[in-house]
Amino acid sequence: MRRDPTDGICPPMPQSNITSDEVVVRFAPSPTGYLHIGGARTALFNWLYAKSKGGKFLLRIEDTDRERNSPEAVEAILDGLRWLQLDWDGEPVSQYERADRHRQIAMQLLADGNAYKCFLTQAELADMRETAEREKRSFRVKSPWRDRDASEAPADTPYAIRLRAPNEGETIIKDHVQGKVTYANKDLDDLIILRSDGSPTYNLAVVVDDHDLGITHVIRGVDHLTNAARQTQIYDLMGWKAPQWAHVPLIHGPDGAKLSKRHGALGAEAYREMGYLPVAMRNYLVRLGWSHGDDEIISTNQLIEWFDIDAINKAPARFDLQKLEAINGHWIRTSDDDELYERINHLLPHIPHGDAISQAFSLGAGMKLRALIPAMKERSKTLLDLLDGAKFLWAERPMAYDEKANKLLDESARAILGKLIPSLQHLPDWTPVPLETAIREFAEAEGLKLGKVAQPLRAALTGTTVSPSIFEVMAVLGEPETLGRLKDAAG
RNA sequence: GUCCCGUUCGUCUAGUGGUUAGGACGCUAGCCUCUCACGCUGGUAACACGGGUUCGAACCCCGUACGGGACACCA
Repeated sequence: MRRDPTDGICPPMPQSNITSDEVVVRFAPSPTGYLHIGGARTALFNWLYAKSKGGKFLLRIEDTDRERNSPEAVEAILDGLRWLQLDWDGEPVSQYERADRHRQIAMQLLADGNAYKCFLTQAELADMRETAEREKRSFRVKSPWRDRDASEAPADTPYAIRLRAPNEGETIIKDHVQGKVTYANKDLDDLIILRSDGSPTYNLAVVVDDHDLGITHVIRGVDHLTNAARQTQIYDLMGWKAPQWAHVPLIHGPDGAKLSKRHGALGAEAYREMGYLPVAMRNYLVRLGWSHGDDEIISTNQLIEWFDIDAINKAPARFDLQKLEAINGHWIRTSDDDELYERINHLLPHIPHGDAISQAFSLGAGMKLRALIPAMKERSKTLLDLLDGAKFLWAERPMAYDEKANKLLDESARAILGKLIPSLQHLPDWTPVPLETAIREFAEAEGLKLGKVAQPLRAALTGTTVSPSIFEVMAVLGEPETLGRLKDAAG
């Protein structure tokens, strides 16, 4: 597939000096569904940061929750990333497969006295929670086992392992987006790092994996901000260096509330099927919370050159489909014709009536569409728009007229077409210029404004009142089909 | 409820003590024109509120309101 020349993947990079340490970031989705729009932006931010720093962009699948995970979801996420052209380094890491390593660290924490066995049962926990609620206190687990010896526990009782987090002082997050955020340690409870069934929990797994993978910057949604505090405690207790943080705001729906499906919380593949271009998605998504002066249309090369996590806003942005469309329209207009044609062909299997269109393509409509792309891309916001606006190319006679076309083709309009036909019949060359000349001469001879001829022509040929230049339409349609449709209309 | 974070045109944003508060999308008037788009030229519309600090606040401080996020043996 051809690539837009302004949209290359390997830009000249302003190498940023000082640190010799390579930047390593990761995108760590949990495979419970498709790659939604917020995840796509998080991935994009990570990818851009890695590219801009000449670092690595890793993928880690957080699949420790066996119940909610599926291989299909993993594939959907990878597929979405591939479509967006966010290529990752190396093989995706499965968090689940690293469980032994996580357990090993949990045991080390335990051995060092930085964690303890907690024999609290689910029922006891529920009780504590209820009491707290009744007394209108905030609930924080205070496990009695923090200071009790495990030998006091009844034999054969299952236990979880909790982190012995500091009770006093503060845990401070220095965040590239959120600034300095301080949590009082008393507000953070002793989190469970190993469940009673021996499986590691998320916060432990994340820390161990990020450490082992050499992650230098964690860029993720703000919904993880408090996790950053808890994870910091684990780093501290392990004597590991915590990564740099960047917690980006969430994307909201048009009403300011959480993004819901009807608002655009769709999977990446849904946008592909609506006819959006990856370059446009990247352009739009990055501008949700990040900007570079007044620049609106930004090629991926420029993005890589300009992107910086320190410039990300803290306030959440609302998803606006109209702006996405506008940006997509721009990228369609400036895209290479062959690339667009290629993308449309790849799109067909995934859209309604795509098979029929595909078949029509192989019977000749494909070449016609390809010929009309330069004209069509000027007036399309999405690839679906483009396809829809060109569907008259593979329509079969007699044409179905839409309401406006039908109204336009009144008796006098049909009469005009009837008169026009002869002057089209012996053209030396069925191309736009001679066609235009012939039609303009006809209009002049008849004392008609060009529009009086062009609009009925358009209605007769396309069945609608909207299309590219009618002369181009005639040329692409070809002489026999054009005259046939005109005769149908003239009656 | 507790803890964190936020608030500039309808939306995305620029702006870091002195600006006619800028751009983009949208909407709108017009130009171009065979229609629709594109393009071009205009218009519309914002510093949440209240106190400070200062000669001077969108920018600094405090409070209020509103919004968001986090409070699991989920991730």
